[in-house]
Formats: sequence, structure tokens, C-alpha cells
Amino acid sequence: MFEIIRDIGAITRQTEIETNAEFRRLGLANNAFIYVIRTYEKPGMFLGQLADSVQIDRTTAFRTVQKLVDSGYLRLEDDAKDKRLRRVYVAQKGADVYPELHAFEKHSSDRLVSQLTAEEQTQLTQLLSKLVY
Amino acid sequence: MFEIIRDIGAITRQTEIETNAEFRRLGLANNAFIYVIRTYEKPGMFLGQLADSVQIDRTTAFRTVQKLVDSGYLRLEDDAKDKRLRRVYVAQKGADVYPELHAFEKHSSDRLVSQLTAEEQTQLTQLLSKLVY
DNA sequence: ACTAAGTTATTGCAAATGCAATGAATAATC
DNA sequence: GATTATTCATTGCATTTGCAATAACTTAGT
Repeated sequence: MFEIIRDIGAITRQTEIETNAEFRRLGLANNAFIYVIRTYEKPGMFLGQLADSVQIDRTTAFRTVQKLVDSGYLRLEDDAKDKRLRRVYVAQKGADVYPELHAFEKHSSDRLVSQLTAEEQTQLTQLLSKLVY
Repeated sequence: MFEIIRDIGAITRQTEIETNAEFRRLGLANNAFIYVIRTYEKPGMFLGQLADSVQIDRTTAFRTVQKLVDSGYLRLEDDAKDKRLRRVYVAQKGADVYPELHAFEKHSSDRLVSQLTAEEQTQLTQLLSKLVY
């Protein structure tokens, strides 16, 4: 029965290989593109929240975000009330590139499930949603 | 519809965090435990095959296998016919530890799908198997 | 048989990773 | 209100990672 956990791991690693290769030219390899996508869709998360939302180590996430700020994709803002927090937003360059990231993710996703009927795709979506915590 | 690809990535990253933490004490962090499990179950793969079977970069896989040979978990053997190939087998220490690795994988898998009925688990297994070409 | 193309393991190197530790700010407890 | 515990961002450091390149070997094509 642990084919499930193995298959899921295999799909993730394969997908990451392809996506990192695709976005290296934009300086968004090493899963960096994920941060831009998530930040665009949910602006204002603080660093730890963003890290947790993508299940990546906080220190790794911190450094990736720094890099993305330096390269103009993201932007940080101190929280007004809680002085510990630094909230993350997309900068211009991040907003500009989002459509392309989004399109590629959709393309990858479509290809992944292309062997399934529409009904099976719906089933799979529902089953997986029950697994994430 | 790309919740599928996101959920799958989230599950993998979370599972890896937990498994690496669990097996660090054995020197099997950084996904090293995967190599021992797969080699035990399918002995005699050559290095590239093993790497491909777990969707991990060949150079990374090569170095991990080297480390596992040094630490006594795996063993390499030159192929008799094709002088390029080095085939991988578990060493004693690898065989000894396999039951524990296997049990943890089963435990993780069971916990992952614990929110699903038996029928849903079967469905999910079948759907995922269609995704991994 | 010879050459070209493809495959393998392996190494170099720069960059990424992640555990552990720190200091600052907030929340909880007494 | 003082103290303790928790949470946040950040840095240090050793290890890991993976792209690119190389050499040895095998296969395919002529």
C-alpha cells in the first residue's frame, strides 16, 4: 500500500527537476519560483508563514526570499504592530513573471493528469485534499 | 486543478522532513534511507538505474551510494560483461536495518492515508499509478 | 573494421541546504 | 509586574547538491 507514498515522492522529484530546468533562465531554480507564486496569490505572509506554507526549512526559505528581494522579484515590509515580523509581497518583477509561472504550473499539472478522465481528476483532487493535514 | 501538483509536493516535502529526522541517528538522512530500501528490494541495479528509479540526480546518487558503502550499508560489484557498470547490493548492515526502514515507511504511509476509507485508499493507489508513466 | 554517437561512472566547483545557536520581540504564567 | 516561555528573523558552519565536464567503455552505423 505504500506505493502511494513512493509514487507521490517520485512525481514531486520529477516535477521539480523539470520546473527548475525551465526557470533557471529567470534565476528561479531551486524551487524559488514557488515563493513567487505563493506570495502573489497570498500577499503579506510573514517569512515563517511563507516557509511553512510551502513545507520548506525556514532558514532555507529565508535565504531564498533574500535572494528574490535582491533580484527584484519580492519585497519585504516590516509589520506595524509586531516588530519581529517581516511581511512578503511581490515586487514589480514578480508580478510581471507570475503569469508565466502560473501557465507552466498549469501545463505541468495538465500533463501529469492527462492519462485520467475528467471524473478521475476530480476524484484524485478530492482524495489528495484529505491527505494534507 | 493544480491543487493536485501542489498537494503532492507538500506531502513529499513534509514526509521527507519527518523521515530524515527519524533516520539521522542511523546516518541515513538526506534521503539516504531510500537507497537502502530500493536496493534491498531490487538488488543488482547499476548506479544510474538506481538513481533513475528514485528520480534523484545521478551525481548526487553516486555520492550518496559511496557514503553508504563507506558506512557499511551497501556494497558495489563490477559487472562481468559491461565494464562501465557497477551494480549495487545491500551489505550486512543494510540488510539488518531494512525491517526498521520498511516499518517506518509503512507507518508513514498508513498515517498519511488514515483519513481515507479502504475503498478510497484503493482508488488513490490506482489513480496515482496512472500518473507515474 | 572503423568511426560516430551514446552510455557509464566519476570529479570539480560554486551554490544551496539545514541543523544549531543567537538576539530581539511578544505572549504566557505566576 | 516580574519572570519564564514562545516565536520570530537572522547568522555560522559543515555538509550536500547538482550542473558541467571528462574519461572509459559499448553500441550503432557505414
